[in-house]
Amino acid sequence: MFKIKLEGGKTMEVEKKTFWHTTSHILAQAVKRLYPNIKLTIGPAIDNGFYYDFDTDEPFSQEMLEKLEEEMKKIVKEDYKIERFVLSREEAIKLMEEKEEPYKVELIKELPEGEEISFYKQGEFIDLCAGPHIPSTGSVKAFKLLSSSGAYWRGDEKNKMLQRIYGISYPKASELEEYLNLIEEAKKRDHRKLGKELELFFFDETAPGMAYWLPKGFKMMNVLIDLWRKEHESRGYQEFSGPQLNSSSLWKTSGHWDHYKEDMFILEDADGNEQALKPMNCPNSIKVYQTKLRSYKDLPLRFNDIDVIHRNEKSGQLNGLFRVRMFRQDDSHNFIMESQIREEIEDIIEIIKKLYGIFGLDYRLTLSTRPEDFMGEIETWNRAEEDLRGVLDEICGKENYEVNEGDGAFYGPKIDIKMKDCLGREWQMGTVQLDFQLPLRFNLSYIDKEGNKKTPIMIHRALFGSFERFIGIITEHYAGAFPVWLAPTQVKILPIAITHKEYAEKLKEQLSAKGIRVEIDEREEKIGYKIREAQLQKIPYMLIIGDKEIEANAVGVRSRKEGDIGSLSADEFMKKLQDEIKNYK
RNA sequence: GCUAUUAUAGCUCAGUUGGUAGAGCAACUGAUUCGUAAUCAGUAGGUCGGGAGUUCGAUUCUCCCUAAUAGCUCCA
Repeated sequence: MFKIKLEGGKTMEVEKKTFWHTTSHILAQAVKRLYPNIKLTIGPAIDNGFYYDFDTDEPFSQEMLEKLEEEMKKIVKEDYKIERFVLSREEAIKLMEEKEEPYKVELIKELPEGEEISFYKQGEFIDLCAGPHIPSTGSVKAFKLLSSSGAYWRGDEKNKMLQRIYGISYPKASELEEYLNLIEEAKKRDHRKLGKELELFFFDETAPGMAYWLPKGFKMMNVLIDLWRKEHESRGYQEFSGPQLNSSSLWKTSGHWDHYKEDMFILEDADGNEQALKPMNCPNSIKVYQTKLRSYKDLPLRFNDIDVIHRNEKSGQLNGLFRVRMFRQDDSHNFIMESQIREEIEDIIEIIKKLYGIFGLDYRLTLSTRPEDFMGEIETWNRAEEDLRGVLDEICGKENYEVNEGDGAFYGPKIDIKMKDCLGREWQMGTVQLDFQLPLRFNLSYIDKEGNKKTPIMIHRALFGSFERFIGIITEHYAGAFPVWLAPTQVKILPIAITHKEYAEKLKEQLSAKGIRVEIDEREEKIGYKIREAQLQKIPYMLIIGDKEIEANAVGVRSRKEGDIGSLSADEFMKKLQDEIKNYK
C-alpha cells in the first residue's frame, strides 16, 4: 500500500497497483500531448510498476522518454482530478471513434454484453478503463520511465508490434531512489557478472547459448553432481548414459518430430540419413527400459542421467545460464505401475525438499492439471491428479503450492518448481511430470502378477531443472559467496613472507590430502593485498601464515564473513572445516 | 524470431563534430620481505566485433552479418 496526501492534509492508503495504473494514464496523456497521432492501446500496472503500449511507427528513443517525463511532471503539477464516467456501448464507441482510437473501439466491441463501460478523465485526457484510480494526478510525486521495447498487440506474434514503455512511480522521491538503488544492488548479484568475476564460466561468440565451464565453475558443477548422485543412489536410482544423436525415426516415434522439431538441431550422417541431437533424454531412457522383459517386481525402475542435451532456442530467448542451447538436466525417468504414483511422487518430493533445503532456497511449487487437449483416459488423469494433490497437501501443506488448472502437458499432469532471479524474473527449475502417452507410443510393457502385459506409467523428473540454470540461480542466491561445501576454492593459504612458504606448502598438502580444495598465494605481495584479492574472490577461509603460526604450529584463520577469527591449530581448523562441509554450511 | 540499444586492451570504461586511440585494474620486469581489504617504479598490451560502401582518408557516416543486453513472443 502507498500513503498519499489529499487536499486539506488528509492522507489516504491506496493499492500500489492503483497508483501505478494512474501513472500509466499520466504517461498516456503526455504521449497524446506531444505526439497526437500515436494510438493508445492498453496500459496496466504490473508487479513492479506499469507499462503502456502505443501504436506508433517511430519507436520511443531515450530523448523522447526524457521529453515525456518532462510533460508528465507538468501533468502532475497541474494536479487534475481523476473522474470516472460510464457510457453506453454506442456512446463509448462513438467517443473513441471521434478521438480516432481504433484499438479502444476494438476493445469496447469485445466487452461482454451488460458490462459497464467506464472511462476516466483527467484534464483533457480520456481513457477507456475499468479503474480504479487515485483521486488526482498530483499525488504521483516521483516516477521514472525505465525502458521501451516492442510488444505484440494482445501478446500475439502474428499481430502488429506496438511500442511499450515501462515505468515505476512512488508517492515520494526518496522511495523512488530507494527502489532504483535496490535494482542497482540486485544487478551486482547477476550470475553473468559474477560468473566472469569469479571465473566460473564464459560464453563465446562462436557458440551462442553454450557455456564454457572454467575450472572453478566446473568444480562446482561436479560438487553438485556428487550431491545429486549421493541422494539418488541410495534411493534406488540407476545412472546410465546414452547417445547424443538419434535418427529421426526415434523422434518420430516419440512425437518430438511433430511437436518439437523447430527446437532441435538436425543434421545428416555420412550416409545422408537424418539425425537429431537429443533435446531431452526420455526416448533413450525408454531404450534402456526395453533392453529386458520387465516384471511388476522390477518396478519402480528409475533410470537417471546427466547427459548433455541440445535445444535450438531462438537467439532472442538466450539468457546467461538461465536459457541455453546446451545443458545437463539432472534427469530421471521412473517407470511405475499406476498404483505406485502416490508413493513415487512422495519420494520425489522428499528429495526436492532435502536438496532445496540444503541451499535454503525460496521456491514456488505449482501443480498443473488436465488441459483441454489431453490424451488418455480421464479416469487415469483424475486418479493421478488426486495422488499429486494428496502428496502436496501432506508434504508441503495445502497453502504452500498453487494449482494451475488446465496447464498440464497433454500427456499428463505435472508439478513444477519455480524461482525468481535477481531481477525478479521467474524461471522454471525442477519439474515432475507424469506421462501416460510415451509408454504407449513405444509400446512399453511389464508382466503383471497374472502374467498379463501391462503398460507402465512414466515419470519425467528433473529436480534442479538443469545444472546450468541451477548454478545461475544459486550464484545469485549467494551473491557469489558460496558456502564452504560448495565453494570452488574453500581455503586460500596466504604466507606473509618468503620464509613462510615452506610451512604453507606443507599445510596445503595436508589439507589437499583430506579432500579440501585449497590454493596458496605465493606471490611476493603484502598480506593486505593478498587478503583483499581472496576476499574479492569470495573464498570462505584464508589462512594467514607468519612466524607466530609456524612457532605455534597453528594457522591464522580469517573468515570471509567475520574477518580475523584468531589462531587455531591445524587440526582444530581441519575439524571445523570438515564439520561445516559435512553439514552443508 | 520480433522491437530497441550496445560491441574500443585480459577486465571496467573514456574518446575521436572523419586525420588509424587513452585511463584504472590485471599481466610482465625491477626494487621492497612486509601481520589482516590495494607498496613503489618501469614495460608491454588494441586491424576500435566481422564484411562491404561513401571519402584523399573510416574506430567515427551508410548498409549487411555476428554476438550481447532489455522487453515481446516461445519453452514436451
